[in-house]
Amino acid sequence: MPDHDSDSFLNRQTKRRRVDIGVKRTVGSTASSTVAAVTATTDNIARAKAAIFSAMNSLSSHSHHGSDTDSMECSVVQPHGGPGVVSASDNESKSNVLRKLLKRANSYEDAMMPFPGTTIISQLLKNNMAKNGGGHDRGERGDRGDRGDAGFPGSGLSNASPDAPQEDACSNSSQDSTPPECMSPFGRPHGLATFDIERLNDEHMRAKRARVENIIRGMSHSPSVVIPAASRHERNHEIDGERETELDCPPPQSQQQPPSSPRGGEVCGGSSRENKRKQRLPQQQQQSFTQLVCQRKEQKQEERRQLKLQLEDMQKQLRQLQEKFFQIYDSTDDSEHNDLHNDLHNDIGNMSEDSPSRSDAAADDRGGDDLRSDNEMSDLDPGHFLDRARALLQEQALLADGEKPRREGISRSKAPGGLSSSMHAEGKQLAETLKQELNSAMTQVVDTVVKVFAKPPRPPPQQAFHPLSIPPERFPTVNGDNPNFHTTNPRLQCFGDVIIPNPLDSFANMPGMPGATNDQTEALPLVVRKTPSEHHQSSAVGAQGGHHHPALHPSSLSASMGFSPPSFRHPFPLPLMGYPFQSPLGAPTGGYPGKEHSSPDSMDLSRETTSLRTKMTSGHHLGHHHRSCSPAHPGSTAEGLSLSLIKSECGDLQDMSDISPYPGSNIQEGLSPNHLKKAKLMFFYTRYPSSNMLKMFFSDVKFNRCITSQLIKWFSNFREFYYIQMEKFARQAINDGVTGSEELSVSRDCELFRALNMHYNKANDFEVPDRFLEVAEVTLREFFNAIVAGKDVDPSWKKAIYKVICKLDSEVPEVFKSPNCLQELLHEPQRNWSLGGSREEPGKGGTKGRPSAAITTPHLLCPLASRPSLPWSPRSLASAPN
DNA sequence: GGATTTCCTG
DNA sequence: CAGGAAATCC
Repeated sequence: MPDHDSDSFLNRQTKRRRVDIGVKRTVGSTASSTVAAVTATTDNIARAKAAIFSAMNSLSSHSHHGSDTDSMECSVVQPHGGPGVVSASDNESKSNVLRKLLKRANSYEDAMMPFPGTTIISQLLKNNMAKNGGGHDRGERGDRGDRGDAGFPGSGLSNASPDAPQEDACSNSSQDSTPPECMSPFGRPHGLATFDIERLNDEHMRAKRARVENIIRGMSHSPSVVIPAASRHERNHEIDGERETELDCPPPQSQQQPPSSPRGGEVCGGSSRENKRKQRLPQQQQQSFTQLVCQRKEQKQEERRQLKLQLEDMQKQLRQLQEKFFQIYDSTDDSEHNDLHNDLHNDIGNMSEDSPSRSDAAADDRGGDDLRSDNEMSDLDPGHFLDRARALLQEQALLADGEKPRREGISRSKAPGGLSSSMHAEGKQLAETLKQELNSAMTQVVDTVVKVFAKPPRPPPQQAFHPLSIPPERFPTVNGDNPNFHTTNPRLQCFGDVIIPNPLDSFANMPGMPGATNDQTEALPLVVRKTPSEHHQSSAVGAQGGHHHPALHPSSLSASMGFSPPSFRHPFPLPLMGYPFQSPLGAPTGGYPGKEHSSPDSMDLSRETTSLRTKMTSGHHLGHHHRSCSPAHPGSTAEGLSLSLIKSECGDLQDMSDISPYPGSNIQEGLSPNHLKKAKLMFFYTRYPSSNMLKMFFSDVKFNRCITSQLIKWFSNFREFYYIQMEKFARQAINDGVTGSEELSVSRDCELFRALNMHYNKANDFEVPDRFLEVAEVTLREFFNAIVAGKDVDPSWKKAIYKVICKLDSEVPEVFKSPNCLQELLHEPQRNWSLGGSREEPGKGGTKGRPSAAITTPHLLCPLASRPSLPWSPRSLASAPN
């Protein structure tokens, strides 16, 4: 492989890796490294713990994840380094954790890096080369001119004699048989040094560089110098800096080796030859070099030890932090089963132990408690995490505004234990409040869930989702702040990277809900997010009762309309919660359940993934992509259902597994037909949505560059069609003898509207807002005027019109932010029908064609009517642009 | 240079 | 509706 190719290849790799990290981070950066770790190692709890601790370290140290990840990668224990590499850390029991972590990271690195044997030397050589690049020795080594075009930094290098060209730094250092020896002095420390590059930075690196340069100078007397290494690394140094794993022991016969085959088998061949070459090494130099190596080795080990200690310290701190969390939330757990007073007592005691000066002994003493808590946590389902999240928020709320109560709590709680610290009293107070809240909340939740479960199985989903019926009052205005839409709830709170619905909101909503059926939707924040995994698990276990699921799990209702509930994000960073992932790698608990489901209801999600797959793989189909999965099934307003058949056809979703690192997440990786439909409906409101807006309104989609551009492209296509129609009808009007734009109007029964409606609202199950008609009218007149004025000769004559039209965007109703807005939008009319359409407006019945057209959708009209201030008025528009 | 948009093509 | 190219904007 030519270096050029490898270079680009590596760059691509690193780039991709960075992108991956970035993606992960978007989902949940706090747990991203942990996610990656746990995902990669399913069965080894110890390793997972190590990963967790590492993640926690990164959390506490505020180091960004990129560096953290790098640290893992760079801390790699080189696999070829042999057992000696890790021997240094055998003594300490805690180092096991570290070693496992390193090993795990190593496994990653192995997969990524074609060059397994990197040492710091290579890195430093690269660095030096970059600095001192020049071609001293070129003339001497004409035989390897292909690789020796840059001089080695050390002056002694020029002394290199051609008779021993194979010798290099590595072979010098290695005493027989030992790439390990070659690496162990440097490889590990280098890894740790790189780990700290972001923190320990230049000083450290400079020192190391100096040392290595010393080493190299020491070796420079040798007739067999490092030219191979130099040339080799010279070439390598073009490669991305991340290539620390670059082989630092270049093949001794390198001048015979085609430069294109530096990897792989060469390592073996090189090592065998090294042994021969080593014998030619002068003893003195070997010894002196060995001494040097030993010194450096010790230094490095010392550094490593210190770093390890630091690491352990940090781990310790984090564990303490973890325990604090446990202590706080143990009480809430216990509150469901134990006497309140006992809990309080325990809490107080725990809190007392939480004093900042708490010793490790205290932690050890409470080890039992922690263990229990851990076990409890292990058994908890996501719902508990939500509860805990709420508890935390509650706590925050109390801390924020509850000065007075807190004082009271202090005064009260102070007495019993003589615990003077206000924190203890605070904690007690918090515990009390939390318990109460949790008790009531849990009661309500349980009631709600029981209600839902107790319902008879609903008719097959072909029908509208009646249970989801929402009274029109829920759509007071377009901009109405409807807390019921959990996805749009402005009070969604972020805790770190974790989105937690405000517990107060959720709790407040629950009791007041009009009916159980409505409760379903609104209890979703509690119920829904927990169900997806259960849902899939249960359905995977038994195919029986597939049709029950929609009734049993409200989430599946929404899912059936292209709604995939926003990813359940664990209320706490998982490491803190000690929460074991639920089959992180295993059962696709939310990502692509399609195959595991035999029930017809499962198609909702599978359809999503199907379409997703369609989209993702569309690039590989030359011609008609996604046609097989085309969502366009005219006449099926419950369009999703017709797609159930597609599932089997589009079958294999496994190829998605490499794209989605978060199988448990319910954020979709791609856009579904329903998303397209939704986008089309949104087009009635906005022709030029910003990408931010799209992100807001497609909150159930995991946005990446591809998704974003696809959505943008959709709207671009919409506009294209829109403008084409406008131009067409404008010209038609001119041909028809229309003289003034005033004569043009767009009504619901005009042909233009019909064409547009057919395009964006094919099923005609959406009540096109009047405003769109106005915008269309303006657009049509713009086109008309422009054409009449002969502007259309100008190649960019439409741009002026675009400018006008882009200002006519109106706000998209909040309803569209709901991932399952399609049900709400499209099925609302039927409910209104049954409700009598009390809010129906005059002039509204204009929707043509379909029988349901007579059914109006008050909540969709209402926003238009009640919107207080429109960005523009038809009047001003009619005059302004022209 | 990347993002966005339009235009063109299939 | 997607892909690609070109233009445009920032």
